[in-house]
Amino acid sequence: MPFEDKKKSRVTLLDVARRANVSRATASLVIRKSPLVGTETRARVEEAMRELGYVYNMGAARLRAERSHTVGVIVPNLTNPFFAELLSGIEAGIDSAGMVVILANSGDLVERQDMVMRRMREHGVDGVIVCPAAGTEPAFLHQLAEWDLPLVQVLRQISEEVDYAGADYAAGMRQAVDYLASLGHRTIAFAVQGPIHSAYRERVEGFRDAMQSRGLDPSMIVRVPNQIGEIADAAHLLFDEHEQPTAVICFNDVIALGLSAGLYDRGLKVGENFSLIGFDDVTDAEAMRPRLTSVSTAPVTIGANAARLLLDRLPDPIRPARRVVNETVLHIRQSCGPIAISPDNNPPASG
Amino acid sequence: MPFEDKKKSRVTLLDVARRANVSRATASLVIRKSPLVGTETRARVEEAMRELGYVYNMGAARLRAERSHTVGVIVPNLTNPFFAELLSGIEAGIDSAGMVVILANSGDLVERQDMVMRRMREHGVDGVIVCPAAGTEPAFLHQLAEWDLPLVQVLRQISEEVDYAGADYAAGMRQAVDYLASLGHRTIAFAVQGPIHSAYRERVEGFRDAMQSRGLDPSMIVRVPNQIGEIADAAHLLFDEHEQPTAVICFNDVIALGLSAGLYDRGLKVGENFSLIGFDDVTDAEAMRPRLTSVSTAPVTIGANAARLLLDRLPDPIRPARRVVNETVLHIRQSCGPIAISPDNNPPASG
DNA sequence: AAAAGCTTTTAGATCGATCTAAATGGAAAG
DNA sequence: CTTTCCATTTAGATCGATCTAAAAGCTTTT
Repeated sequence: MPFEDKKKSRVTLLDVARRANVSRATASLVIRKSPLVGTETRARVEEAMRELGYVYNMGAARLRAERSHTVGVIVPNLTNPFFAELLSGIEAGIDSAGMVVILANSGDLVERQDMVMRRMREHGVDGVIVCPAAGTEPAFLHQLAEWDLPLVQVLRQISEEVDYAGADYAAGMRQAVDYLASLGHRTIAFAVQGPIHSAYRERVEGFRDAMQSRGLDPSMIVRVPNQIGEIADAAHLLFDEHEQPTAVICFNDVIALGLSAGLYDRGLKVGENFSLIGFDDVTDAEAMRPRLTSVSTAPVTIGANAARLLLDRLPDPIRPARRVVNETVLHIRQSCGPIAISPDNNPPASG
Repeated sequence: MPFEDKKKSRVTLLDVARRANVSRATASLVIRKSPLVGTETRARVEEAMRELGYVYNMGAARLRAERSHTVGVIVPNLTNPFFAELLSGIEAGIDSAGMVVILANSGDLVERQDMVMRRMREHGVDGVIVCPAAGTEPAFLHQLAEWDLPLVQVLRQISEEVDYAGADYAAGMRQAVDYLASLGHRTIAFAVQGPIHSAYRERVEGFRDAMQSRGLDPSMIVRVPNQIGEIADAAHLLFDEHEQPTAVICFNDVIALGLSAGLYDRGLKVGENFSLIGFDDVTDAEAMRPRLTSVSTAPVTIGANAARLLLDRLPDPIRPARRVVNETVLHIRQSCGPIAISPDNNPPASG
């Protein structure tokens, strides 16, 4: 490995050009794979680049060319495996376009979101994929669009005028309710959690609509704690209500996991005398016992869709906003059973 | 909000300077919070910046100042919640220093790792935090150091000459073995998974040493599948051996979760007639039933440590390599029990 | 042989900040 | 009143690429 002179700070395009006996401009064309340069010249320049160990300087290029090959991604929470999978899908899509992801965590706080968004602009990202923090105003997104910053909202939709990638949560809820109803359940609870945002509302409204359209009471909506360890201990909330539910739909799989433990603690047998449905179908669902029936929202796919939307928008900032809404799929496993086989569960004051 | 002229592409420092009746140089000093500028001037410039909606251009600054305020982070896998938590810790640390994270996924493949590392260099990151892909050569890291790229290895250590943040896996293994031994277990299996790397070897050797130092047979090491859904079905592997184990230590919590399901399928009662210990103590451990006893490696903390190491190294590239090795903590919950109460488990061909 | 038409190459300006070294202005010292 | 000193301010070069518009070499046509 021939290191010419290690002292000299950095190999620049000019060094390469001199080595190959061409001008800076020609060397630049070679890098950008322009068809203008001759075959022999191209080979000579590439050879020189290799010999000198040249590394392209994006920073310099961006300054002139006004493109940074950089995409900002803002998520409310990294610890949640759901967002980790989403991020994984986004990263793969962005990466395959030869761009890189600048990551930031908003903590689901609008002030922090303002802050990281500013930082992204300072770093000159070509576009941003954001899962908006709860409480984000449409004006916030509009202003970004105003500033000509290509933008995609993911999972939560704040504005109709901005690209959106998500899943059809309402349809997912209907699948869950229909399935439980087909098993004979009539008193179904909905366990919810976390801050209020569009995805939250879509799920709640989806639940209400699905229940009402079957003539069932949609009012049994129970809020559980955010910490997974505490959810189990909150299972009793389900039974504090006037009527006793025979099944519960969970806002996400984390709740399902927690409640499953809490129901176990109360001596209920999930899948036998009580039914449980999760939402999102993260990979752990397969490993629970009984295996968790869950509505799959495919976060990796949503992430890939968001990346696609952004990449499509970059060349053409004025195209109308698009929405890519993923179908949900009900994965039936073992955590639900027909109501008939467990009549001992329903009476108000038995056992 | 007074938009002077929306057509003009971008508000630059020169615009700000003109508005405030100072030179570009002075405006630049204000931005960088230099103590050289007078109070009244500073106020005037800041006012002008606000009025014009000025956004700092990192790209331009970096070109001249040779600092990008950017850190590369390379992980082998984003879907795994363990890495997601690690990333969360790194991001928080880097963010609090006013820098941003450029994220890449190596897929645990050295070729991809080469590729993303090159990309990071092109983007001019100030440093890189990497969890090296399995099979990474020390020479790879040394070359990066040679190129004056500040570097921190996290979770897996390839080279002694490069900063490292991780956990004391061997000690964690000893804690697990000691605990099981104190409960009377003598035939203990170790369920492992995934590619071979330093963290893998540390855990295996830690297991072997701990077993041997207690006069126990350390050879019962069983490889299980990588997909969580398949782990449960692989539980039988534990009992295909010559001797029947009464306890199993898992390489990570995902395996523990999977095996727990598989053991359940076989009619074994974890915590009563079979003992199970996880490793890493991700948040779900609390929600399993029985609650999973696990060796905590605190990935968020490791991430924070890695960020700290890198931030400390930036100002001083020649300081000797440091190692920050986190203590592990055994979180005792319910998945282990004394061997005495379950004598019916051991006989080779019982009911 | 000159003109026209290609293809390939290039000089020099430019992007928006930072850096260096020097200029400016006012107060204190001689 | 000049000189020195200190605190501020500034002009102009610079970082490493890209862009524009034109030049230089080739054929091919007239």
